[in-house]
Amino acid sequence: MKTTEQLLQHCHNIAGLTLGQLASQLKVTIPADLKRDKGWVGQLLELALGAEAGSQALPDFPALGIELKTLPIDQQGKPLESTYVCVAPLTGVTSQSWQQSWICQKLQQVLWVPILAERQIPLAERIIGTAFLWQPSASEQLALQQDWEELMELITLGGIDQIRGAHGKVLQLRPKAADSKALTSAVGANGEPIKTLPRGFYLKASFTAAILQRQFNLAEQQVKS
DNA sequence: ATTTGATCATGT
DNA sequence: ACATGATCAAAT
Repeated sequence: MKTTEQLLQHCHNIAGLTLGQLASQLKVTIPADLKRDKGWVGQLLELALGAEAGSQALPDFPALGIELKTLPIDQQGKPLESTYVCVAPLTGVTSQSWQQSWICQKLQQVLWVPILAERQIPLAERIIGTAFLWQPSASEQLALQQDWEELMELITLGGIDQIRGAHGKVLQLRPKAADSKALTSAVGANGEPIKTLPRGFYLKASFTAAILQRQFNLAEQQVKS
């Protein structure tokens, strides 16, 4: 994939297809459900659109600085889930600024691919929506930064075990691990090294709902003009 | 163990 | 009904 234009054109070409149709074109086998293949939809779209980064800590399209995210929605266009962004660093990040953080860099340009994915719809029949490119507005950027600074302060001051999913307004910190027994290094209440459950940053569904709404309004205006 | 891709499933 | 906490797979 060479340019953003080509990437968006490619998205346009697959919009409206079912996941079954796309998988069949790519000769990918379709799991019965996502219980044991939670990342299958994301990986299918990476393959379809030519994302290169694999499981490296890089944007999906490094040359374009674009991150690809599928977003499960219902028929009203509302997100069905929060959106995972990246792992939260729990050590060695005192005095890192929001602008320097991996999460900020990842969110500078996101290619959202909505998928009509209500649980009652069989996986193969779920429909790919119209993808769009998003860059955070000034107010979105500020909201993210404020939540991030608050969460990072708690992490660096040893308050990680007080943080729960409900903490942030738009950004939340939740477990991101194989199971509840996984351990990674962090900072304890007295500054001592401790082991705790690995966490990740997630965008709350209300935040991605607002992004979708804005895009919907924009698309509507373009149709009318 | 860690990062990527996320959704599952239970508690509230 | 919804969000939080728990979990699954592959690549490295």
